[in-house]
Amino acid sequence: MNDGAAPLKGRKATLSDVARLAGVSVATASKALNGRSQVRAETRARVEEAAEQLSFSPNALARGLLAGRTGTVGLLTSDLEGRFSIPILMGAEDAFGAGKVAVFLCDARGDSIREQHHVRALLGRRVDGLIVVGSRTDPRPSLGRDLPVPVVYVYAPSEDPEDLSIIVDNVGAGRQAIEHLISCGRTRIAHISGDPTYGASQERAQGAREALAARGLELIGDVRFGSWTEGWGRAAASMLLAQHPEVDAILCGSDQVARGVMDVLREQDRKIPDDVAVMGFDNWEIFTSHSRPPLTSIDMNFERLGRVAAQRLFAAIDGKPASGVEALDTRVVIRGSTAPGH
Amino acid sequence: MNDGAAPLKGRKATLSDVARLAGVSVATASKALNGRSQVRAETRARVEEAAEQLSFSPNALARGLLAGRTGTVGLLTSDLEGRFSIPILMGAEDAFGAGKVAVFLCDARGDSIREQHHVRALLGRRVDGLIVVGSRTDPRPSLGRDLPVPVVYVYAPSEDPEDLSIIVDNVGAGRQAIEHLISCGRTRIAHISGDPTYGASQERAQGAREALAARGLELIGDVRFGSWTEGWGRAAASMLLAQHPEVDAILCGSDQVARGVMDVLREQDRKIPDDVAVMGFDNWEIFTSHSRPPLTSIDMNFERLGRVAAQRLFAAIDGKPASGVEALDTRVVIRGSTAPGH
DNA sequence: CTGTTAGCGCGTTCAC
DNA sequence: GTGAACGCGCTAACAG
Repeated sequence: MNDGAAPLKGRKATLSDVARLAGVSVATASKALNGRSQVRAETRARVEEAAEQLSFSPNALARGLLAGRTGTVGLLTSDLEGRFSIPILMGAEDAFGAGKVAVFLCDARGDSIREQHHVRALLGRRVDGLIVVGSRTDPRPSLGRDLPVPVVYVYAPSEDPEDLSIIVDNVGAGRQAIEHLISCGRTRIAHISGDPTYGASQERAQGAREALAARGLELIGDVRFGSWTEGWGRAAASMLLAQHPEVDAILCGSDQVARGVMDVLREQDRKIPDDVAVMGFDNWEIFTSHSRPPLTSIDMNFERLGRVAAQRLFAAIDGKPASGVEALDTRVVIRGSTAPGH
Repeated sequence: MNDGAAPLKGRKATLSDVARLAGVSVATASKALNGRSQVRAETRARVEEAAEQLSFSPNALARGLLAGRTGTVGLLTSDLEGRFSIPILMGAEDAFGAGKVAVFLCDARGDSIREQHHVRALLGRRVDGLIVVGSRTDPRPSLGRDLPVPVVYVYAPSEDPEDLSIIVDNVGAGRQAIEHLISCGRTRIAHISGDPTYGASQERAQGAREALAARGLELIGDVRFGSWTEGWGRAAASMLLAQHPEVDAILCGSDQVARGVMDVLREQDRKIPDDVAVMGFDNWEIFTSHSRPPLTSIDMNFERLGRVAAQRLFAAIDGKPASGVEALDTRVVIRGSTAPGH
């Protein structure tokens, strides 16, 4: 209907429009705009002015058709909250550098059919590579080996060791947490975790036990698994305090669990951190910064995860593929729940 | 370096590969795969089988080059948390229908330079349209009238009335909230809000006053503005209870503020909702579902916002543009903080 | 019904 | 230095 007679100003200028306005051929215009040296400075200036005047932006499609690369990568996520995807996306954008690469974000909502569908859509748009972000740390099915572009798995590794996966070192995270609590002078440490079917909770617990064992210590009572909720944190803390009133630190499986734990401590008049120190995992600002006191937590460095994934993907696109699992370390963010005054 | 010698299986099958394998011309193959009627069933089957065998996926770039449309829209956001963008993205994907349209998500991080940059990147990739999501409800600068594609502004309206904006009816939201509290039998209602420089807080307050006035009531004390944090909720609640112990309901500017308010109420042994009912805005699950009791809140219907935006954008792409501001209504989600047993 | 031709917008040889 | 010609993968016209 409105194809030819488009009245809009900025319709879409093509390279030949620019060339015509500058009085040169399309080839010359192309060279001029792409900074090739085979063109006189004066001519180049004329072309550039014409391009500016028409607010010309090169058609990346046509360019990609020719070059085989589109300067576009797909980011496939299953993370409804955007808790992981957004920081990872930002890290990836940073690593790719402004303007060079654009990122397609698709949310599969944990549905493998939808995921297959998005993969096809992205491949059809000729993305140069794929980043797959999982919502839990357990291995997930591979997209397959016969894809026409490189794939990097992030947070959730691929089940196929031939794929490249970038994950968080959750065992190390558990170790880090305990080491921090010990360096705060705590020795009677309990661990209230989340859903036991998550690899993350098992790994963090393992790291915690290792770090304690290295000092000849062990956890007060067993690890208490439950769910990743404040409600579980409250319930578990009540039981813990009844059974082991001597506890002087509680490591929590997530910041949300920690919030529940802190509520119970306050209600039972245990001072945080003087009587009992509390720590969480994930460093989710909305939970850690506004609690009383602010919550010490282990940050998963999602932005860095995204940056590294982008770098690896870039290398693979350039013909330097990698495989295996690369685990990145975490970072303790100290706040008032373990260190007074922070 | 690895251009010609790509060893990967699924490199990239082109339509002519399919045609050759099926023993037909590319044109016939195209017709067969696109379901045109001008092809014999047997031939079609042969082509489809060949396409399957080569796991052929049509090059959307080449197709878009010809059609002028790419089946791609850009979603430009400034929302670092993904709190709005993700649900809006999901709504848009739903409305566009699976497979027809893909969505590019770019995060401008509130930086207008980065935003301009992303706009150019998206336009260069020939998106068919743009959805711009703001992080607050105040009007934002227009992207300009001379863009080659339609634009729909979501949540934050454009300053230019010629643009089309889809927003949340925050005045109505404030009214809804008060009406719910009144229907729960409350009459001595206070309002603890967030940052007063946000349009949302002013509008919600206005709606609240209107609904009260309609019943011949008014707020207990002035609206208490502060920040969108639990900390402010705690501070404001303490002051409120000291000055107006008779209060029987507190409407909070956000779920986070409400969490702070509820903490103080519990510490002062005011039963929720029996003594004091509490409500929030935004219906942010992680806050509303796990508080004690679960928090009644006003849901902003972000998915619907995304769906409507996608529909309007689709219409505009089809040559049926619209302009002005379209306000969508909100929805009360009732939980235990206002209705016992919920 | 099927094949041939042309062209979408661009970059890259080559000749001039 | 500059321009004409070709091709990337695909679809819309026509021919056959």
